Amino acid sequence: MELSRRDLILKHIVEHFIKTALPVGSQTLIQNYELSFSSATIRNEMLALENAGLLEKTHTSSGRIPSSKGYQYYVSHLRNKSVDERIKQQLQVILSQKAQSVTEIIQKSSEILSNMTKLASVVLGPNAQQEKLMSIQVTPLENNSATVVFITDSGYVENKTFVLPKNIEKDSLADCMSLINKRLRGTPVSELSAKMEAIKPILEDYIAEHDVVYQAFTQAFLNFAGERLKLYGKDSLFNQPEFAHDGDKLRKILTLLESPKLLNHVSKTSGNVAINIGDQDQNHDLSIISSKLKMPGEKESRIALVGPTRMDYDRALSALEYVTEMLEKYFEKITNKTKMEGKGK
Amino acid sequence: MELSRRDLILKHIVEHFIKTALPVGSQTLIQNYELSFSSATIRNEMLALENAGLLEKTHTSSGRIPSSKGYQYYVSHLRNKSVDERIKQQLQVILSQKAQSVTEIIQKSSEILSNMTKLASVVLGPNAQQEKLMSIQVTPLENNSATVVFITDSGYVENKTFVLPKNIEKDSLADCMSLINKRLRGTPVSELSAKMEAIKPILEDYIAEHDVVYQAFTQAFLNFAGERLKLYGKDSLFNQPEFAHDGDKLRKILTLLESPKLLNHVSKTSGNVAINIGDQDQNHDLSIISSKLKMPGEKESRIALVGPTRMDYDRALSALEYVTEMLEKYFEKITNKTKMEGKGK
DNA sequence: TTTAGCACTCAACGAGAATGAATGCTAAGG
DNA sequence: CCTTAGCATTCATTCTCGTTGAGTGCTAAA
Repeated sequence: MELSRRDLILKHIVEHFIKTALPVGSQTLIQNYELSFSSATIRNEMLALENAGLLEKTHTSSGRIPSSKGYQYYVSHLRNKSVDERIKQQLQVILSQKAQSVTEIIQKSSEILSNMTKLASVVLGPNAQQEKLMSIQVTPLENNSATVVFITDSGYVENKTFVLPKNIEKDSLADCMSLINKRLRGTPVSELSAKMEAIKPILEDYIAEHDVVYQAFTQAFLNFAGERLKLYGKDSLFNQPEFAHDGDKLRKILTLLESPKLLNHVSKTSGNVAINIGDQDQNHDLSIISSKLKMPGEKESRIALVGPTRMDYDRALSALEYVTEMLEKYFEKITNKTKMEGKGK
Repeated sequence: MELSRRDLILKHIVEHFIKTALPVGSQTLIQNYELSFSSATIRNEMLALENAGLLEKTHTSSGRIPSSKGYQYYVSHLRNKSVDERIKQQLQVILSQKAQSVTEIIQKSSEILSNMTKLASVVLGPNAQQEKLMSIQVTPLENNSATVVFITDSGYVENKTFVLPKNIEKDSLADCMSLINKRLRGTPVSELSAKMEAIKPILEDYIAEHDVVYQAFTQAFLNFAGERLKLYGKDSLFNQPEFAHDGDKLRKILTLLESPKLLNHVSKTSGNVAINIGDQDQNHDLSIISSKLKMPGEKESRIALVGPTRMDYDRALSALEYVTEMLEKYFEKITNKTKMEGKGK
């Protein structure tokens, strides 16, 4: 479909601004792109675009920059949807490797995304609350300590090392753990803390100084409950020119990335690919694009890219869409394969 | 011991410069500190200090700033060695908690250090190479996958989830693993990769599609081999005024923190508390102070603080020294307790 | 040996002036 | 009616240049 002249101009402005981070004027446009009309015409169109709320001026006689609305419009109507070949290649490499878990694949993909887009990338793991405890194993170590390893049904592992209470026999510890294992296996992670009360008597029966073990368990369960948020390529943001000279802004953003607020924003976004430009409350120059990702076993996670409002949306969105699409296809292939085998038996 | 006038002046200059990040002049010194001599005298002394290579000028008519040599001198002869009470308190809280492993304690302490000094803190874990494999456990999960957990004698846990090869019986998997367990238990981590060859036949006997399992193991062992470097409070560096306006410098430093170079620098430093000021090659304004830490079981790790050359050495060094000292005492107490019990039995 | 005094240096600050990229508007041309 | 050339206008940016003031080194007196 041919773009209208107005759309064409908007497209050029957005893309030029994304490249240079400088307000774009009518002259600049004429010089950099082959346009069949004059700068005056552009000025007229720019005025119209400004009135429509798609462009803004930084001051009376400056060039135009896209407004949030302008970005939105660009993203939904104007962008090129071109996927970087390098991303395709790199993802291919990842997917062809054997012996890796689903979460590993997702995380590696997220790293690729971050590297290629020069944006910070966030993986919000599937909510652990729904997962069930699969196994508890205690391994005695040297130095009178022991490690307890908890595994959920989706292969998430928590471990905790603690100093063993004195006067404990290896056998009675094993017996005790086997009892607890029976009691807790299959329990959803969300209910583990509550069930601790129930196993307290077991501990008391077998172990004199039971509070150490009790605490080790409780703390491990607390870790389970935490959201699984992984951040990659935070440092990529440094390469963005808007932050190079404004250390203060950069600092704000980095602290935001660490804060639970980010989690809210990422998880709140709805739809398959959501764009959250120019956040209403504080960070006017921060933008999050996020995509849902269906994982095997009815689980869902979310990959997001975080960067300055002036980010290369085309590049970033195309990459994100491509990666999630490919991952979902890959996961489908795996699960189907498994089902087929099941039938075959 | 009374300080000589010259030393006193140097001390004031270093401390004032650490506070303000501005060159210090003779006037400033007179105004801010109660000194029994005039600015002219200070100027004379400053000239002498400059000739001795302890002070520098940024330009002909500026105040003085400490040179690397000046910092070194300050650190070894002039600093106050005052430990912040809050660090004492917070460390106390950490040490009084039960059910935590040695590495956990070290890492928590490192976080405290980073928070209190506003510097980045690095923990270089004990070299994994010396540790021995304690246990290998495979847990089958839903979705035809399985998790294998490796534990070393000091409680370090690696885990790897992989998709199970088709047509495999749970029992035969268990048998196979029990065999491998026997074969690998007690093997030093450094030799694991080499021993993989030896267990290959076992895998082949029990599992048709053995390469997936083989790769899962190999990759996990690769992770073991990696240095255990933990970084805390990287963001603290943002609060340093010298980086606030120079995003470029900040970026360089942060990438350095991620790079293996850091590891070299930290592990190379010798002595109990080593100070590495104004690195010869590139980063003239980066400084690393690092301290060895004896852990239970003849193991050693290293805690380091990384920051701008103009850091509060007194504060940082005192904190670092205090923390490592307290930790070593604590560890000694633990091991002694264990020995006593051993004798008592 | 210390210090007051003085000439000197030089980064930092600020007020204009010059620059130039951009605008909006008007009027002529297709 | 749409397009464009032309022009006055705006305003951030850059530059110049004089002023300021913190700082120095040196000298001579106490």
